[in-house]
Amino acid sequence: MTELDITIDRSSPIPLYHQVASAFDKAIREGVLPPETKLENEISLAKRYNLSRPTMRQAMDQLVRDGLVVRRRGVGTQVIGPPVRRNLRLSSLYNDLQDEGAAPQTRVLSLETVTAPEPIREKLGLGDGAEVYHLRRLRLVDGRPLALMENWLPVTLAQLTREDLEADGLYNLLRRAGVDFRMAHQRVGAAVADEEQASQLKVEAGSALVVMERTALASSGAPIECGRHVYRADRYAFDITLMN
Amino acid sequence: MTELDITIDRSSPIPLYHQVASAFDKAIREGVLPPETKLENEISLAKRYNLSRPTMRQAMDQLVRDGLVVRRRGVGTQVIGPPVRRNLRLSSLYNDLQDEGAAPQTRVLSLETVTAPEPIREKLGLGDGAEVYHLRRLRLVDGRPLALMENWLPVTLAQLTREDLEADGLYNLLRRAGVDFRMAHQRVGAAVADEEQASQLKVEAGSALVVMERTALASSGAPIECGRHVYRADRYAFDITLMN
DNA sequence: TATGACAGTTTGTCATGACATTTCGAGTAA
DNA sequence: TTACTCGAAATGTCATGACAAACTGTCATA
Repeated sequence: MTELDITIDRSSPIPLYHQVASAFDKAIREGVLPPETKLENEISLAKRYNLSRPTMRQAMDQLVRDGLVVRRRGVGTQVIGPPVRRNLRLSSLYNDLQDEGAAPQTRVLSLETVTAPEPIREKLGLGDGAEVYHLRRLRLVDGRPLALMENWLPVTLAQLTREDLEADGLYNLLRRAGVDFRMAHQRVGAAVADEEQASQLKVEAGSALVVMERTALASSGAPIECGRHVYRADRYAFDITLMN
Repeated sequence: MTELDITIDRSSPIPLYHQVASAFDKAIREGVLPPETKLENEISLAKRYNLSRPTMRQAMDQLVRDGLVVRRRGVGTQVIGPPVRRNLRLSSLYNDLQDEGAAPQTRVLSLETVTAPEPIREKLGLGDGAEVYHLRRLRLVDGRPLALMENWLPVTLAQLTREDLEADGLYNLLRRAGVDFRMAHQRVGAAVADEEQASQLKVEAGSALVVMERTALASSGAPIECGRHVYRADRYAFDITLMN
């Protein structure tokens, strides 16, 4: 039954419930509120921070959705541990690697504009003869190859250059160009490496590869970009946290 | 700007916001509300169904989280079309297959109680010498093998029999036994089939397999069950819908 | 001792009201 | 014609109040 010392800035443009949720989120991840800790009840908490109960509840709701606490009617709210891994995000490999302190490198194998082939046109909902970028990249970490990435996206979205692509991830570039992602459908499967993949990834032909196909969608639901990535199975896997 | 004919039962134990959300969910998935459709504003909707605005908002919030609609301040709420695939759920393969109309079968290869080996003890947070079920199953669909599944769980959780396991999925059995899941960590990767896996799954040795390792957690955050499943890559992949 | 009823605590649901912020289009002025 | 201003419309945020439902522990009773 630990209390938390939170300062709330009512003049801030950040919503109150978000300020509260962030503070608790931080405290839980940092261990200030260890697992099993029972929180005060909503009413007291609201009073403590001079908030209304709905606002306090909104903050708690977010913590529940993020999988940091559990609420049980008639019982109360409890911190659940161990510190959950962050959920799979719509950020792509580049950020994931950066976050882990690794030094990702990118080698652009090819970057060309082509008229979109049928399957791509369908995936991206494009008309006949639409122009798309077709790019193939090799991702290395610590100098060792990790993934082969192939992507397609409309040329109208952004101006892509080899230099930009070698300096930053595709998604970061697009985001900076004003493209706002909201969702992505992914399919994760497996395959064995063919001769070319094997030589690029420095593995033996017949080795296991993780295959990921992704279609990214804008907030309108319109497809923006699609791609197919293959990873060395001995160096990469997808972590997913499911909640119901 | 289509209106929806919803009947709301205020005497039902199902919360009002859930009734509304379900109705819209259904209508969107069935195409009654096609993509791009602009919904009425919250106030009118609330009035139309005799609800308060917060309740209506709560329903809309759920639709947003499920990725069915987008809301933009100052603009309104728009349908973004039925997700191509249902989101990956904490239900496991059995239900997924059932939902798709397939006829899953299970063959129990082995079911034994053993003292938990070290790595399992650690994964499940068990003490020294704890007893666990160790079960290996083969899942078939339409009579053809799809997956090899290996699971461990404390014997204290439920009473497992071969008959039960062949008749239903593990998770359904546990749920019926009163176990409540809340979360699961999954790791999806790839491997190539060894001799034994190949013969069980009726593929050639060296074929690609999708590997999934999962640890299921109770609402308290305590681990309940862990397992390692391998799927034929030519017949299975994981679909994931990401949102940010 | 064991069982069942009851009361207290806590979250879940719902209503009403108010103001803030963002977006977009219409109208106006240069 | 173009650019700017302003207001309408819609969602976002927050407060207050009330009752319902679920869980827990206690106390009385068989």
